[in-house]
This record gives sequence, C-alpha cells and structure tokens, in this order.
Amino acid sequence: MKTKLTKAECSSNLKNVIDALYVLNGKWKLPIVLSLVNSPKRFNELMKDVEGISPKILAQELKHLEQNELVERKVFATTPVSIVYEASEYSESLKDVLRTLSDWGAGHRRKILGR
Amino acid sequence: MKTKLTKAECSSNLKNVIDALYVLNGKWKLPIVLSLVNSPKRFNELMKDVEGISPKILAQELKHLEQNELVERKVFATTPVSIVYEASEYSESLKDVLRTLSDWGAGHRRKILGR
DNA sequence: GTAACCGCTTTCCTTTGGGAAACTGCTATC
DNA sequence: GATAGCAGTTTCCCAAAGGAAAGCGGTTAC
Repeated sequence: MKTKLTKAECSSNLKNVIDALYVLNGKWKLPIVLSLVNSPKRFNELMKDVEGISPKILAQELKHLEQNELVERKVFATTPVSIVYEASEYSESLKDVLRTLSDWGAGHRRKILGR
Repeated sequence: MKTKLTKAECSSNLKNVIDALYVLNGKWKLPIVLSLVNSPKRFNELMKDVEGISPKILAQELKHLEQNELVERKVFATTPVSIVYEASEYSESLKDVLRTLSDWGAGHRRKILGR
C-alpha cells in the first residue's frame, strides 16, 4: 500500500532530520567513523587510513565526533602517552541509519543513472 | 544482539550513503520537498511557504530536485500558462529514509542535549 | 499605457568548508 | 646534540554555498 507522507510526518520531523544530517555532514565524518569501526587508531594512523585528509580537518572532525559521542579519545599513560581514537558503542546506533541511506542511495543511482 | 558494523557494511556502502546525502543535502531541499508533499504549489506560493528562501536558490533547488525525479514541473496551457510543482510518486521512497533519520536525530538530541 | 503579477535570471557579495604548509612542544633514538 | 615521530595548532588561501537586490519578458487588470 502506497501512501503519501502525512503532514505530521513532514513538518514535525524536519528538525530531527536536519539535526541528524548535521551530525553526518561534511566530506570526512563518515570515512573517519567507518575507519574507526574497522579498528581503533592513533592520529597518524588515521591520517594514513583516511586518504587525503589534512591534520587540521582531522583534528576538527574528531572533536565534532567526540562531542556527539560517536568517537572516544582514550589516553594511555605510557611514556610517552599514547592516544587512541575508537568508535563508541553508541556509534552502532548509526547502523540502521547508514543501511537505510545506503539502500536508498544505491536504488537512486540505478534509477537516475541506470547503473 | 549487538554487533559492530562489518567491514563490508562500511566500505562498500560508503559511496551509496554519500550519494544519498548529496541528493538531500543543503539548507532547502527537504523543506521544499516536504512543502510540495503537503500540496503542489506554484513558484511564488513556494516562495511564501518556504520561509526565507530567495528566488535564485528556489529555482536552483527545484532544478536539482527535478533532475533527481523527486519533484515534477507541470506546465498547463492556460493563458497565461501556469506552472505547478509537485512531489513525484517516487518521492514517497524517501519515507523510510526520512523516518529513520528523524528517529535517530530525535534520539540523538535527547542523548546529547538531554531534551 | 501604466502598474502589477508570474516565473524566473543576473550580478554582486558574504559566509562556510576545506586544503597546503609551516610550526609547536614533547619524547625517544642515534 | 641532531634527528625523527607523535599529536596536533596556526596561518593563509581558495572554492562552493548561499543571500540581497535588481532586472526581464510575458500577461493581465485598471
């Protein structure tokens, strides 16, 4: 059964959607999170794994992701201290979001570009 | 059962997610689509309904949405011709995407801001 | 014929995001 | 003592996104 989105579904949820997009937006946030989901990494390891990112942007995006509790910065009291970034348990909540976006994106590309 | 995203879920789907975000991104695309889902509208009606948008941006975003087949531009041979924009049937496919994003966004705001 | 409406387009400007390069303070190694 | 690595920061620059204002070609109402 096909139904249009209701008015309620539209307007009352727009703010939520915009909030969600704000967290995921930008060129690097998802690549960083996905790299950390594969394995925790140190700053310079991330620099190598996330190809093309500059240290300024990486530092900035890590702060944003930390504030949103998607990434955790762990400091170990070795000498010298070692700092490791890892995807938080909460970042698993993105699973549904990313699967839905991925499915729609794949279908959309097929529809618009035919491949 | 909680599981981390698999490597396959991560890297192979990143491009799809980025494609999806590209279509939805920007300050105005969702407000325009949602306004048109409520009811089809003419250009100047949209200008009033989507508060704060400039004609340049509205025209530009409508073209983008048309290219992505989310919005249809219909020309009626009245005198003078009347032009009506409406949400396409395909735009209903966004329903799942928007519900998922809205749910996550709402939960996320509660988590981060506590409201 | 003049004013007003419709559906835009054009020009110019500001803001934002992102990139390149150099630099910093600390530690460790040679 | 010099060099290198870590985890960034700072400065400067460029490009893309977006906004304000004006204009434009057509139509219709006065």
